[in-house]
Amino acid sequence: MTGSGGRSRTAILQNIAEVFRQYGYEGASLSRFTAATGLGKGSLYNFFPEGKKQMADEVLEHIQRWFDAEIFSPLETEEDPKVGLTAMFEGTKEYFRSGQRICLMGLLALSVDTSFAMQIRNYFLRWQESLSQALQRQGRSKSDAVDLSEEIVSGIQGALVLAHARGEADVFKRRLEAFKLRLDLPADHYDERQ
Amino acid sequence: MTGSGGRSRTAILQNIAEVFRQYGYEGASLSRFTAATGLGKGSLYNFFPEGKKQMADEVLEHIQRWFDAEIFSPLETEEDPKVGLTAMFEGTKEYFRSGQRICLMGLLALSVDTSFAMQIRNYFLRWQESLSQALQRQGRSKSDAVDLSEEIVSGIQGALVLAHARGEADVFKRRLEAFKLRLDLPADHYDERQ
DNA sequence: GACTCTTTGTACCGATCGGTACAAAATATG
DNA sequence: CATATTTTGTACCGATCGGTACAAAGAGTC
Repeated sequence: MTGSGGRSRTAILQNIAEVFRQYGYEGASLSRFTAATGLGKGSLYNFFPEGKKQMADEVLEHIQRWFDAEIFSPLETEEDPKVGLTAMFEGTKEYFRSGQRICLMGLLALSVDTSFAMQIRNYFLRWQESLSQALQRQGRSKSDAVDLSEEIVSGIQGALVLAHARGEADVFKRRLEAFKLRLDLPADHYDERQ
Repeated sequence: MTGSGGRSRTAILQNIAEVFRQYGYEGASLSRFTAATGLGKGSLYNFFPEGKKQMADEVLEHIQRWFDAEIFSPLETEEDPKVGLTAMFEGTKEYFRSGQRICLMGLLALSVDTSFAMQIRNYFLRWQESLSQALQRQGRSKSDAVDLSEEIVSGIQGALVLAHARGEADVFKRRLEAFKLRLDLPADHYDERQ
């Protein structure tokens, strides 16, 4: 048996991640986890014997893995930088549910709790570095690429904050499209009827 | 007597605000407030009879008032838009302690708790609106001004997230300077020896 | 079915939570 | 100084917290 009660550990981690996103680390309680996962307390502690911290660690690792595979690696390896860049914007839009899902790494970054600081820092540095590489392969100077990658990554984070603050997910989509326009990437096949 | 135990309500609110910034709403506990304010529980409940929610409401109102006076109004009323825009960047840098202090409105915006949603939304809309007005008075078209104001406000929020994620406050300063450069505003008298 | 392994439920623990009530202490006023 | 007002401290409440221990229930294997 997989050790996750007939369901994938991934599915469980995704439910747990959502509780962390909604309530932050301190507000994410065991009772909220049980409600979100359908697992009782006994089960949760069986799968995560080190408790809440282990859950968060595994969630963050899972997020990092996803971004490595879907965002950072294409930025680093695609011969045509446009392919990697386009994949980044599409993947980012998908991952953040067009602005409806917040970035857990970003949320935790704002906390005074430094338990996850290294993981968070590495995630963002990795994002910027891989993006900067793609921009350089496009022909930009290193300093321009570094500056622009910082602007884009911070712009994405800020767009998520603003989208949630205003209660309008479209803010996020607009900011993504603006960046794509600047990078001369193909616009979304935007469905105006949504 | 002022009703705040020989100290200004403003000073108390500022200490309380810092607890909210560090720990979020759920993690901000009464014991953390007493430690931060030097007031005991009896005092806290005397000054804030409606409890924690009242504290947060008053803190947010206080923040809004500061931004109204120092950021939004100059953007709206200065005849030379450059004066209001420059004041915005300077004031923003000061308020967020050059990137070391996070934006509480932005943090609360990310929570699923909607208790403060209206206040938060109004704050950001007000910021964008006043900024857009200044940009229009500068000669930009309305649509350009609206788009750019959204970009700047979200960029500021994102720069705070990224500065904290990376543990480097300079990220924030760099993003501010980049926006100022785009708006052709005078650069900071940047002290390189810091 | 017997046995083993995995999952789940639950009682319990000490700690903390936000809030209430109210008395003691401190301060202000005439 | 007497009195009124304000501030502070603290006992108490029911609730929740993360975690521990362990037995019961369920699933897998032969």
